[in-house]
Order: sequence, then C-alpha cells, then structure tokens
Amino acid sequence: MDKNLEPKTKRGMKTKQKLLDAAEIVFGEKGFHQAGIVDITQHAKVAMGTFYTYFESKEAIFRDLVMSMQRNMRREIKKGTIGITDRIELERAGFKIFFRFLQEHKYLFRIFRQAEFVDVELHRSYFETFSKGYISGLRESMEKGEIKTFNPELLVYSLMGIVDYVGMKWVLWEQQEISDEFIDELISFIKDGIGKS
Amino acid sequence: MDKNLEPKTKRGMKTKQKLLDAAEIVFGEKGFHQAGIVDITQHAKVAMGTFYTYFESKEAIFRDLVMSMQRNMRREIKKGTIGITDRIELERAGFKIFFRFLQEHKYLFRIFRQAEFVDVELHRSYFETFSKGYISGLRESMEKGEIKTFNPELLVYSLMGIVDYVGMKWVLWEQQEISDEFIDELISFIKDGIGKS
Amino acid sequence: MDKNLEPKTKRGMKTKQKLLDAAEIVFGEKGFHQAGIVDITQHAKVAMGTFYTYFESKEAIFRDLVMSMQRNMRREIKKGTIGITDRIELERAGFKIFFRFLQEHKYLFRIFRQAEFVDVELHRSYFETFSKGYISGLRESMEKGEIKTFNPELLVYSLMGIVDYVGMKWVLWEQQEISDEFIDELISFIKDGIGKS
Amino acid sequence: MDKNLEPKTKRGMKTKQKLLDAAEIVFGEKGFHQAGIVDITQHAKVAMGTFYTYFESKEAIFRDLVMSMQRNMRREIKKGTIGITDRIELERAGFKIFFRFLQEHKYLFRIFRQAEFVDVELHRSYFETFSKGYISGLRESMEKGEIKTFNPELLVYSLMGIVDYVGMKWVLWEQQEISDEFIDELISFIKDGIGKS
DNA sequence: CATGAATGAGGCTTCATTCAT
DNA sequence: GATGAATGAAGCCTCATTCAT
Repeated sequence: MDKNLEPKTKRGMKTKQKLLDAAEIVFGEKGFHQAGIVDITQHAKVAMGTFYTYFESKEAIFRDLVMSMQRNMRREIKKGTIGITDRIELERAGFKIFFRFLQEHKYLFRIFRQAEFVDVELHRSYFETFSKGYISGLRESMEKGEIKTFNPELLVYSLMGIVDYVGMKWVLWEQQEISDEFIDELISFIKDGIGKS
Repeated sequence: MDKNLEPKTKRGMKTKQKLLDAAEIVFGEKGFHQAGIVDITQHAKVAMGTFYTYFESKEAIFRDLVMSMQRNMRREIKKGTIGITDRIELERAGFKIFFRFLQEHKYLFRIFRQAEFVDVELHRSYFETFSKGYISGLRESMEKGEIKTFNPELLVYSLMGIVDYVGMKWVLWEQQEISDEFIDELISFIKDGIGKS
Repeated sequence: MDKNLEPKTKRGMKTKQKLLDAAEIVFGEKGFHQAGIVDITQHAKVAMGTFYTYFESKEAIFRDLVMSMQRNMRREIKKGTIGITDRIELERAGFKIFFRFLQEHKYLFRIFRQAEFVDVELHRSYFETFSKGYISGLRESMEKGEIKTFNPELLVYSLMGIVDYVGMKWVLWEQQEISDEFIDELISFIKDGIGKS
Repeated sequence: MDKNLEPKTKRGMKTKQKLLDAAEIVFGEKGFHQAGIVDITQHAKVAMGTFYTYFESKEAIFRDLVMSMQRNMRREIKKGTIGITDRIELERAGFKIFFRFLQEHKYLFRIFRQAEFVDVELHRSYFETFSKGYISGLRESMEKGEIKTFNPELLVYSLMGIVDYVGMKWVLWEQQEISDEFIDELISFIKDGIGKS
C-alpha cells in the first residue's frame, strides 16, 4: 500500500517544494498542532487535495521538513569548515555558518523543538545523530591535547543548548542580525571554558 | 463576567491541587496537545466536569501550572543559596538545587518548552522574568571583578540553554541520578569560561 | 417520589418568591435556554443548591412562573373591569389594565412567547384557557347585538396578537410609558372594526 | 480571517440548499435550541462535518434561514400585488399571498418568533425592516384619504400581530387550509376598522 | 496532476442536577 | 434550610484524510 509519492515531473517537484517551504513557515509560526493542512496548502497556493499527492500525512511532511532542514544545515557546516583544523577556529566557523543559516531559516530550532511533541523518536534521533559526529570530533581534539579533557557528551549538549537558546533569543525574538563580533564574544567564553590556558 | 474559580472550601483547595498535580504528569507525559481533559481528571480521580469548577480551559491550567512551578523553583533556589556570596559557589549551589528540583519534577522543562507552542507570550515572559534577576546578579559580580566581563544577557541565555539541554538529556532521557560530581564537572567548564584565571 | 416542595416556613416562602422574581427577570432577559440555574440563584442571592429545595427543575420554575404571571394578570383584569357592561368600554378598560400590568412586568409576553419552545402544551393551553372566557364574552355581546357578528375565535386571536405585538414594540423595545390616549387610539380602531356603526 | 464558505461548484450549491431546507424543518419542529446539528445533517442526508463547510455555526444557518425566508416572502408579496392600487384590496391580496406562503412554509413564523431567543438584533431588525415599507404605504393611503388617519406604526404592528396569531392558531395548530372566505372575514374586520365609512 | 467537497472520529466545554457538609 | 462542590451526559465544532470530478 506504500503509494509512491515521489514526484515524477519537474512540475511535481516544484509543487512539493512549495509545500515544504510553506510548511516551514506555517509550522514555525503557528506550531505543529495549531497549523492545519489548509494553512499549508493556502500558503503554498495549491488546493488542499494536492497535499496528499506528495505527503502521506501531516506528521510525514513534518518529518520530511525536519530531516531536510537538518541535511541542509549540516551540508552548510561541512562546506564552510573545510580545511580548518584548529578546534577553536572550527567552532568559531561552525557557529558563524550556523547562525547565518539560522537567519535564513529563523524557525529552524522552533521546528526542531516541536519534534519533541510530535515525534519523540525523531527528536531524540536528531540530537543523537548530530551529537555523535560532534562528540567524536571533540574527543579527538582532547586526545590531541588541543582542549581540556571533559565528558565530551556533556560538552556537546551544553554547546547545543547554547546555540539553541542564543538563537531563540536573538534571531527569533529580537530578530537581530548576528554580527561576527557577537559570535566572537560567545566563542571567547567557550574558548576559556574548554581551551587550554 | 469571569466566574470566580477560586475554591472556597478546604475540600475545594485539595481538589484543585489534585488537578494541578495530575496536569503536571499528564502534560509532561503526553504533551499539551495530546493530553485531554479526561486524561487529567482521570488521573486526578475526579469527574470531568470538576475540571471546569477550577479552570477555565486547558490553556488556563497549563498557564497556572507553568507559573506555579516557576514560583516553586525560584523559591527553592532562593532558599538554598542564602548566605552564599562567591559567584561560582552560587552557581554551583544553584545548579545543584536546580537539578534536584528537576529530578522531582521530571517534566518541568518539558512543560516549560511546550509553552512555546501553547502560549508564546507566557513562554517568552517566563524566560525574560527569570533571566532578569539572573542578569543583574551576574552584572554585579562582574562589577565586583569576581568574573570576567561579558555581555551578561548572552551569558544567561547560554547558561539557561546548558541547563535545559543537560536536563533533557540526562534527567529526562537517561533518567539518571544527577550526581554532585556531574555538576562539578559542568561547573568547572563554566568556571573556566567565566571565572578569572 | 414526589417530594413536597412547598415551603413550610415564612422564610421558605420568601426564598421561593425571590427565586420566582429572579426567574422572571433572567428568563426575560436571556431567554429560557440561555438562562442558567446559577443566573437565577445569583440574581436571587441564594446558593445554587437552594434552587432545588423549591423547584424540581428548570422547566418546573418556568411553568410556575408562567402560571403565576397568568394568574396575576387575570386577577388584575377581573378586578379592574368589575361593573363595566358596555363591550367597548370593557375592552378599553381591559387594555388599560393590561398595559399597566405589562409596564411592571415588561417581560410578560416574552416569557409567554418562550413557552412555545419550552413546553408546547403549556403554551397552547395558556392561549386556549385565556381565549375561552374571552370568546364567550364576545359571543354574548354579539348575541346582544352590541357588536357585529364575527367568528369570535378569529377576533380573539386577532386581539391577542395586537396586544402582544404592541406590547413588544412599545413596552419592551421602546420602553415607553403607554398613555391612555395611546390606548384610546388603539381602541378606536378596534371599535370601528367590531362595533356597530 | 473568515473562511470563504460560499460554494464554488454546482454540487456545493445543492448541498448548501439541502442544509437550509433541512434546517427549516428541523428548527420548525424542534426549535432552535432543541435542534442539533446532527438533526439537520441527518435530515439533509449529509455527514455532520459537511455542515461546517457551508455554515459557521448553528446561529449562522439560523440567520441565513431567517433572512432567506424573509426575502422570498417579500418577493412573493411584491410579485402578487403588482397593479393593485386600492388599499383594502392591496391588504386582501397581501394577506392571501401571505397565508399561501405560510402554508408552504408552515414553520415560517415559528422560526421568526424564535429569532427573539437566538439573536435579538436579528429579530428586531426583521420587524423594523418589514414594517418600514408597510408604514410608508399606509401613510400614503392616509394622505390620499383612502383610509382613516391613524398612527400608522401602531396600525402596522397591530396588523402584524393579527397575522402572526392567526397563522399560529390556524396554520400551525389547526393545520387548516386557510380559505379565501376566512381571509375575507378577517379583512372585513380590518376594513371597518381602518376604512372610511 | 490538481481541485475542493465530503466525511466522522475526537475533543473541549456547558450546565442541569445530585450530594456531602 | 442553606451551601457550593461534584457529576457526566450532551452538544458544538475542528480538522486530518478520502473521494469524486
């Protein structure tokens, strides 16, 4: 019964993308449960029925959205940190790209946060997947003696918490442009915290 | 025209509290939107209609709950940090009380985070109220030269992010007892980050 | 199982009357279905439970109310038309008393009209009881040759319709004092309609 | 933000009409407050949810119904009295059409009367709108000397009262066919009342 | 592929009535 | 008698999903 919902034509691909873009905004603004399929289709300027041509359910588009945002975000970070080896500089560059991405997708974290109340598995797996690579990177740096030795998992969750909350406050609420200086200040705190004197 | 929903008898007060306690568990376990009024009343072992003797709506009990948890939490922290003057020790003590409180109210953060999708204003005001006192405390410590000079707001949101994420991971997911050593490790990272060398 | 709800003490009688008075206003203002028992008890300044000491149900108090207003109204008319024999003068006097009564009980007809949607039998029987005496009076006048010969039932319903609508418009809506001249104008129309030239 | 509830297809228009027709019967038989949405949809042989595709609420369909019946009724009267100039004949023709319409829409008045307990404004404005044209017609006739000079508003409310009560008694209760002779008798009373000798 | 009407389970809320104090 | 808390059936409405065009 698994209908194939992958669009076969270029027109179909565009429609699907329109729906995903709309979902990002609508879920971000109203929240998953407050958002209706009609909100999404109206925003995407397609008929209600069209939604089910591309997605099996409301949960399905949410999952698709989370995963695609996650993918894009990680791609950006990867792309932007190529060639950097110093740990602190890696963090700095990562943070900068991160916040740049966030400015364009200001609902990113709000959507991720929702996952906790939509699909617990998705939510946890997002964090665990993401943290895994991060942790091993940090562990390596610790082994190389670049940074102090800590419980790396504790460190990663702390860093993720920082980014989430800072993003919430300054990008989502204050709608501020995040300057490089701002990130530098944040990094200086982290640097002292984890770096070797 | 808002009917008076304050209980007038001792029996009424007990029932209202039963409902609040039930709501904490039910909202924490199922999430605000998945939770039904019946879930709450069944858990509290009262009839469905009784709910509306004390609360105007599902939103109303949620707000009441958030605000009362917030009040209790702050009371605990205040009580437990009396007499401590050293900033780092203040943070350490605060963190310990915090996490102890969290263990007893496992769903505390889960409920706070939900507020974002139930009542945006409540959510924001919760953070802004909480951070206000925190910020002025930190600013004082900076002025006294106890800790480095940072943007104190940035610091507070970072710390709140850390606590939230660490709580989510270890209290909610791992269901671990948070040991004093664990907190000490967390504090050591923060100490290096903010403390003077 | 017919509990005896008749008050036995003077205090009880007063409470029951307070409830009836409150019901007249509340049913009149909000309508039977919009009105709640609490509206009535609050208006009467008694506790909710007290209501059921005197009335079996919401329908019951409504019926009591309709019947008692009806009784009072007819008593007034009877009292005020004693000794009048001329048909037209009888109508004139009746109308005057009627509208005087209406000024003091401006929701009278609104309450009677509601009966149609609360208790059809009550509603019909009210009209049929009331019209019966009226009809026989008119028939007599016709036989005596005082007024033209008409279908007396048709006449009575017409007259009741007039009183109801005029009362609705000028007493209830316009909240006007009904002057004797006003009634005289109305009667002059009726007189020409039914009287002999 | 009010969603567009106007049907966009022919099928939609038919469904909406089915609902209105059903509502006329159901509201007429059970009364607004006793009638449930399910009663209406079952009668219309559509699913419950369909109701909300076309109407915002129970109140909304009631209002729609009242206004559409009113419109139709006035259209009929207008159509049927074209070319008649004599006032009494105008009234006679009007009454005949009126009662004919009433026979086909037995619940017409029952529904109009309910408006008082559903939407007071609607009720009042219905009468005021209707009476306005009627009044100016009568005033003209008075000026032309066709009928006696009265307070025309008083006259109109009297006439409306007559029609309402007579309709209630003979059409709704007795379920009688209203004969032309019956109307003639009614008119003869009115004629003597308002006509010049 | 696209459209929008139709469906009905599910949930919140009201409120007449009962009951314990 | 009086009080007000407790009860739960009933009803309105929402909205994700399906279906006919």
